[in-house]
Amino acid sequence: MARLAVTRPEGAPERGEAQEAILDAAEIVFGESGFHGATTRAIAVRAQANAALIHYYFGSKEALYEAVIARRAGAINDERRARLAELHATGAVTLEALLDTLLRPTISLGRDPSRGGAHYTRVLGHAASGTDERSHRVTSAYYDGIARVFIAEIAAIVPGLSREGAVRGYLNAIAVAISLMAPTGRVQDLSDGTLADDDLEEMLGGAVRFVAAGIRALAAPGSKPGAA
Amino acid sequence: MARLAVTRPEGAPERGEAQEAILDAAEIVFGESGFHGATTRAIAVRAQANAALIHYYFGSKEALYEAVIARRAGAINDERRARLAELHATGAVTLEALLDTLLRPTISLGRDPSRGGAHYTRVLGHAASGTDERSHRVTSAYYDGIARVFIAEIAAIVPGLSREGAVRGYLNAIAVAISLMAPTGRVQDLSDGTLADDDLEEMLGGAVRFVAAGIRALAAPGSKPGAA
DNA sequence: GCTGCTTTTAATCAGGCGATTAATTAAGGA
DNA sequence: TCCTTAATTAATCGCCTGATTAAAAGCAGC
Repeated sequence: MARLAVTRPEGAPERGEAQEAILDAAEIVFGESGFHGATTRAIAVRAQANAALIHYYFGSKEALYEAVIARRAGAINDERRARLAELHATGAVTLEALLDTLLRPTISLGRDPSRGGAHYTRVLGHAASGTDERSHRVTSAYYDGIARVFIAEIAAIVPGLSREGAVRGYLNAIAVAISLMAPTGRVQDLSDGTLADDDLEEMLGGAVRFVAAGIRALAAPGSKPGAA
Repeated sequence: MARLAVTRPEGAPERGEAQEAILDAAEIVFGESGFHGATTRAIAVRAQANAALIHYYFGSKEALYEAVIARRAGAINDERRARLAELHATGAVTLEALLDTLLRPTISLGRDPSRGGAHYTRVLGHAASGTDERSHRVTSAYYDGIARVFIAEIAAIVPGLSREGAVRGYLNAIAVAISLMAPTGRVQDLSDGTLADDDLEEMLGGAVRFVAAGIRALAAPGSKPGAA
């Protein structure tokens, strides 16, 4: 009964500490184990909360999952839009600047331990690689809008790039960013002991340079006809 | 008792039809739902086999999962090595040819409905984005070896590319290929009705061109020092 | 210090899970 | 034909899951 009033009141929700603790814990557990692998009990234990609180505040495991994504996605996409507006205001719109604007909020969040670190990025990784209805619903609900914006921007700034190419380039950018930010230990395994340093600007710069060159290559002649 | 003799005999295993049917079904269900989301019952139903057969032949759900990956990974990596040897024999080793060699077996498998289509690629997508012990074990057991080979080849063929850059480039190549081959419906959502055609050579060529340009950009000056 | 509300708790539920079992059928060698 | 072994089945086990509930514990306003 009181649940509806708690999850989403009209004025100022003022989410309590317990709810935030549950969201933080859920982010970690969902990131580690995926939706099905995560259990509400494990989330409750990590949040040091009673298991029933999850259903009291969020209604269901699925609703909690969406709440985890909604919390971060809103902040990330707001930051993207703000940076994009700033970019247009200064007039210095380049492909590299666009990609930096697209990737910086996510990667920077992933490097910030005080805001959950890479846990959310791992959740996103699961959602992005999932083909189930839930993953599809979540990605389209929270990321399709911003995707269309950036796809249009990319198509406009790169000469000769088709909309198809812009879509592909955008998806590749996201794939690269997620593989960069949701470390699976693969880099360490393959680097023969030489650990890659994890400086934010270096990671971001590398990803931007890689994707920018890739997108420009998609616009180069030989893109459409079969030039094996 | 007899199980050990069935799963991996010494001479010629000669896997029966039932086992193949289970593997095919498991590939589909694991691909659709991930490891935790899949149930042995759903796999058995799809394979039109009794649920107990899974444990009789494979011992556990987890062992079945590994068997699914082992079956395809072996074939894919054998093909990669053969193509690589052929490439060196003809002497025409370019970055594009290397990437084609790396990606073609996977993408071509993913486009072949008679060999499971994109289902295995979706399984790989889950494993690649997973941070759990099982995903890590599977990827390192079946893909680290071939990864080292191609990383060394890439580092050797691209002037000025560090080993770090080669590792990053390789991982980006895999990320792009998986996002390309494990379609989540995202492309259709973002393409405004203009469906991207799915010609194999065009998909493969686009991915190769994208990744090759990206890798070369990683080797360009400004890669190591902070050139924001 | 009541009273009415929200928050939190412990206990419990029905259902689905992976796994196991014992019994049945099929196949092959002596 | 008989007997051993492999393949297959239906039935069931104990466990863990998400979810529910009724009661207890705070905590305002009066």
